[in-house]
Amino acid sequence: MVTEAIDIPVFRAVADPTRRAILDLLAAGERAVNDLLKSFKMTQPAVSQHLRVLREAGLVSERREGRHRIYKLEAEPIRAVHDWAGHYERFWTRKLTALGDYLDAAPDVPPPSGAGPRKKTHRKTGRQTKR
Amino acid sequence: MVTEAIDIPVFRAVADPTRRAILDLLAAGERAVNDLLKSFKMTQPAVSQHLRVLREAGLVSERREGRHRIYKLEAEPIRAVHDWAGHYERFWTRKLTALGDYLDAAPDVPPPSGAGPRKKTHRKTGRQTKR
DNA sequence: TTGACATATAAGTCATCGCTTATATATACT
DNA sequence: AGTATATATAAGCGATGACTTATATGTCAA
Repeated sequence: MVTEAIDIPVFRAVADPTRRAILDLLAAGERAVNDLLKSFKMTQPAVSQHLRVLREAGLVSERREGRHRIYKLEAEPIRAVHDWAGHYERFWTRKLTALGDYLDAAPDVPPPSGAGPRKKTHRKTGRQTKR
Repeated sequence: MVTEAIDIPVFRAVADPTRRAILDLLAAGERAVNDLLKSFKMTQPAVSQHLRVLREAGLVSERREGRHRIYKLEAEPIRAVHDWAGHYERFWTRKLTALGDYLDAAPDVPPPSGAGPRKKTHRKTGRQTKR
């Protein structure tokens, strides 16, 4: 049953292109909302709502300075995304090496049951589904 | 105006925990739909719909074998996610070094205009933008 | 052919998203 | 005090998402 598939807010937060753009802007330095707003053609509340999603995902922090709200990048949660994606690195590096074909032919994990591709020796129709 | 904030399907595809779970399962080897289905408590159409989203994002490929549809991980698009997240790596590694405080005190980019904490030299953290 | 199996697609439902306008809140500037 | 500025929050709305049940499509097996 897998692991009940838990939701990780940072994945949802960075799914939106506007929010990724905001993070990119903040990577260049802290900014007030009004300043961020100039980079988009949506309204101020829309930007504030995106900032809220980012804040709730722990991706930005907020500090008050006069009547301004200065937002700052908090990149640490992005690490989870980086780590997750990194687990797949071998799959795309494999493609680039001559070793690839060899590795592709070596099944790393036997499929737990049922309908997986059994043993290689890719016969086209050779299945013997015991069931 | 940023870059008009382009949507990259893989970010949306990967935002859903069920789809990440499917990718994780496929990382262990190709699997037919029925087999994947066993790992979840949703209906078969639901899984097929997730597979469609993954396929449209280029994250899986499909091959027919008898009446089974064997799905295979195509990890390459995940590279874009990994690369994107990698751009923020310096922000979390920075936190781990004693160098961090020094670097944090040096603002790399002056806020482009307007609404920054301008005027008012009342800054309690006397930083000069000189680098 | 008939029926069971494996999967996709269609259609519907309800929640969430991304946005808008309208308003509230807080600070600053006379 | 009153007004302007900077931002958040509320409420509403159409679009999309993640599911469901019902059905269609294709293959195997008798």
